[in-house]
Order: sequence, then structure tokens, then C-alpha cells
Amino acid sequence: MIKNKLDIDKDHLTSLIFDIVSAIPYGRATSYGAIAKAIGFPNMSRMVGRIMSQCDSYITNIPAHRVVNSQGRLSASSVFPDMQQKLIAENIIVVNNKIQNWKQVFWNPMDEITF
DNA sequence: CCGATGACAAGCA
DNA sequence: ATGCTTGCCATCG
Repeated sequence: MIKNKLDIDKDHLTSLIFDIVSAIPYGRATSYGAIAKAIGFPNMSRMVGRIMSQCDSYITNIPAHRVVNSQGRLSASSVFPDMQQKLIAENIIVVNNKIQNWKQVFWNPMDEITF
């Protein structure tokens, strides 16, 4: 029975997020809110972050380091220390936990996902 | 049940 | 640009 929105199809949402994050090109990044919109839940940005942390705990294949907040800040770096390093390794400029050329680095999942 | 918290976001001063 | 406030929703104590 359904207790909340995530219980409607948690695994489905998780795999959707998985697919989107996996589709982020090398050297690019996107935001939690953008992913939330892409999966059809514009106000679920917090949930995306929460799900990401869970995914990342047992799946290391996904480029979780390419997901930052809407301002290009690495809000996950505290619990994901390698994040900045991995971004820099992709020629993404990161200063003070923040992507500098965010407008250019930003990759909109809506450009790839079509319903 | 209620308040606090969090890998968030948008609006406003 | 910086800092505060509100809205959001699942978890936790």
C-alpha cells in the first residue's frame, strides 16, 4: 500500500535518476532540481539528493560527482570528498566547492529526455 | 504527533 | 553577491 510518493514506485524513480545521471556527458554536470523536473516531479529536488546518497552507497558506477545544486555548488562534497577531485579530473573548474563556469558546464537533462 | 534535519530551490532584501 | 525565509517531502528522535 502507498504511504508516500516515493513508495508509488521508488525503484522506478531510482532507476530513472540512475539513467539520467548516467547520461551526463563527460566534463558536464547538472542539478538536483533539473533531474527532479526531468522525472516529472519539479518539487522533489531534496528527494533526488536523498535517493542519490542511497544509490551511491551501493552503486559506484554512476557519476554522482556530476550532480550539484542549482548554483553549481558541490553540496555533496561533505559526504562525498572525492567529488571535487573527480570534477577537476574532467577539466571542470572548481573553486571553493563551486563550479566556476557553471552556465557552460550545466547539462540540462530535459534536452535529452523526451516524454 | 511534532519538530528538526537534509547531497534542494526560488524569492527577496 | 550574500544572507535570510519559505516551500518542499521523506526520515528520525
